[in-house]
Amino acid sequence: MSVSIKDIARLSGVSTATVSRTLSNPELVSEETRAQVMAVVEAQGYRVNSMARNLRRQRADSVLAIVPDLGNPFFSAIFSGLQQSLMASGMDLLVTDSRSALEQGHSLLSHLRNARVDGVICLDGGLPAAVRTELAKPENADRVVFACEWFPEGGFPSVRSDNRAGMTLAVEHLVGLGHRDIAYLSGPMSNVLCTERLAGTIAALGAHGMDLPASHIGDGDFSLEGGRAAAEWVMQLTPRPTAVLCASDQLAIGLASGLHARGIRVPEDISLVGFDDIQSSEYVIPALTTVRQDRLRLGACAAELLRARLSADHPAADTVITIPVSLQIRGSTAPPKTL
Amino acid sequence: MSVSIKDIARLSGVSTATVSRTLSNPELVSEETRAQVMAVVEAQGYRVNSMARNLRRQRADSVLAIVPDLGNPFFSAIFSGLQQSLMASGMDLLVTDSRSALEQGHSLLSHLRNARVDGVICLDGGLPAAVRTELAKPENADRVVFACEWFPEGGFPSVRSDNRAGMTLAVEHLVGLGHRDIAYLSGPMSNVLCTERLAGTIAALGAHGMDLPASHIGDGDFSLEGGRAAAEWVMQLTPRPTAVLCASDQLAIGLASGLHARGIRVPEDISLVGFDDIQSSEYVIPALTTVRQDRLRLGACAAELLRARLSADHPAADTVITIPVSLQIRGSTAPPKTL
DNA sequence: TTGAAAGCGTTACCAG
DNA sequence: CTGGTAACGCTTTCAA
Repeated sequence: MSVSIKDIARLSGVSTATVSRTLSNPELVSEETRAQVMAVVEAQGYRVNSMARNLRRQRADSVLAIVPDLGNPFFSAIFSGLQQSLMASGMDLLVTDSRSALEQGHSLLSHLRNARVDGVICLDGGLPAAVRTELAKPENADRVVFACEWFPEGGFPSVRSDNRAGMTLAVEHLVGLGHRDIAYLSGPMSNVLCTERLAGTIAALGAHGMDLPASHIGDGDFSLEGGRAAAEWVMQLTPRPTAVLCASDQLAIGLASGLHARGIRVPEDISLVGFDDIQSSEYVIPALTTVRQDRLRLGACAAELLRARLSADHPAADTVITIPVSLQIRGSTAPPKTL
Repeated sequence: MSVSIKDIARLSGVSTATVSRTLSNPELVSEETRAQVMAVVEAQGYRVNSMARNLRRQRADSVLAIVPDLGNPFFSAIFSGLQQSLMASGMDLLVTDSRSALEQGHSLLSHLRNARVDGVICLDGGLPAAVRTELAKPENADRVVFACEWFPEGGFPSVRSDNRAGMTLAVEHLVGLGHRDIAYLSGPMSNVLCTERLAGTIAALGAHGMDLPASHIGDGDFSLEGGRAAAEWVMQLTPRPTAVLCASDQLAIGLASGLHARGIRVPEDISLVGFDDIQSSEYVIPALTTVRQDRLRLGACAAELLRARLSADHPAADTVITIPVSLQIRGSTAPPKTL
């Protein structure tokens, strides 16, 4: 077995209490003993056992991030932000995948009840009702924040992009280019981001006296494949819209692919706007005009918010931090073709 | 404070030992007491405290994945594979980012020394020498496996794609199409994947009596941006190669973008092949011909290998599991233009 | 089949 | 400033 605090105490001729202090509160120990103890610590390569420390201190120094699908590259930048912020305060990041956890019948919250993590950052607004009520219980609720997505019924602090403003930017851009016949490709309406972005779109169009008939709202399931499949839907719209606003970049990239296969050119025949500004959007052909979410910052803010919440006596339950978005204008949008 | 095993013991009129058995080794307890205890457990919503359990059992039930950059979406699918496999055996996945950890001066291995994790899955073959020697120490070495990348000097078990075979497939494909003038866009040569893939390319070309002059080896830094910048390099090659083999999809997508900006068409003017088969490769325009890595499986295998290693008495140090790759032929390759 | 008790490795309180 | 010692919550001998 590896060297413990007792060994260090024995070897340096002090009590375990003093060793512990030397390591955790050096200012409580005399210069002399401190040096003495540290020498032994170095020599033995001693490290505190975090499980013992955490058991004693009653905390885990780690948080769990719950995402719908770990395989979705959208989350990478958020993880990066989360991790950087957590690391700075000595916390660890655990990740789990709500989709496969639920499939395998694992409880998402066992870690919280287990005391294995101090808190949870939830990136999935679509958790089943059972989990929602479980989360809302008083012993859990104070240790949870949402990032990116959220529960429509509220009740938890959250960090999110300004989805409506993003859609307004996108609509303004298209309208500015002269588009009057705009369609909207959404993800599943059960997703809170989709309803939010749709609402933003409708409001922004309305501000220009335009409306969005049901026929012009498509569902692409938020995915590349769904976007590609939606090309069919665009084709059968008459007259064909001159622009399609997509609820995500994946949707837009998939749609571009589907339209390309049908001989429709972007942006000559139809303009496309995405949402997210994922890494590749700048490099696809044509480069995608899109609403940029600052995912790094979103992650960092979420970590920060959770930290604050965990250390607060009486944490506010309804904090909502909105991260600004910006429009990246690139090659996928152009003025509509004039016949 | 939350309910502990003592409470359950008291409430059900048995000892803590019996409660513990009921929960961990039900077969050691009589039907009767088991039911009795379980009833109280349910009623109180009791969950074992994993920190206490782990301290006692001397294990962490979790592993740490070290990636060079959490923000790189390439890793998402691997995480997914890792997590699914780990979850199935009740383990947790911690993630960290070697780049920012090193920048912030955090030790990557503290978790291992800390007993905070049982093992490490390392996805970064480029760790600094200090970390390498630390990892190689006997107390650590048995608890580490590599995935995707590895240390060229060996010494650790690893799971990797068949990089050379992948390049052979790609070369065969291009040669079969009639290409004779092929360039190779690499990532940094300090990266083991790059040297491996380059070697595979040279060997495969050699098998057809072709060689790869230094002028035809470019460095794109493995990134989208690097790929785009490499368009400049391709342009100044005379005669211009009819195909470029890229060491990653990101490189290929970036290069396609750069070439497009210069009026070079893919695949009409030049064919492009990638490596990885990232999610969007099938949807970019033109869809990218690429060597598919099964990243989900790679992750799952790595988790499996680590588990086996942790429970083995005398783990083999040099196991290398090679995951087969396959060629996805799509729109970015075509026969060379005949003048 | 069950219970008593000895840890697992720390930290923190209480004396001195 | 330091030492003794009681927790933290659980598992696992050892006896009964």
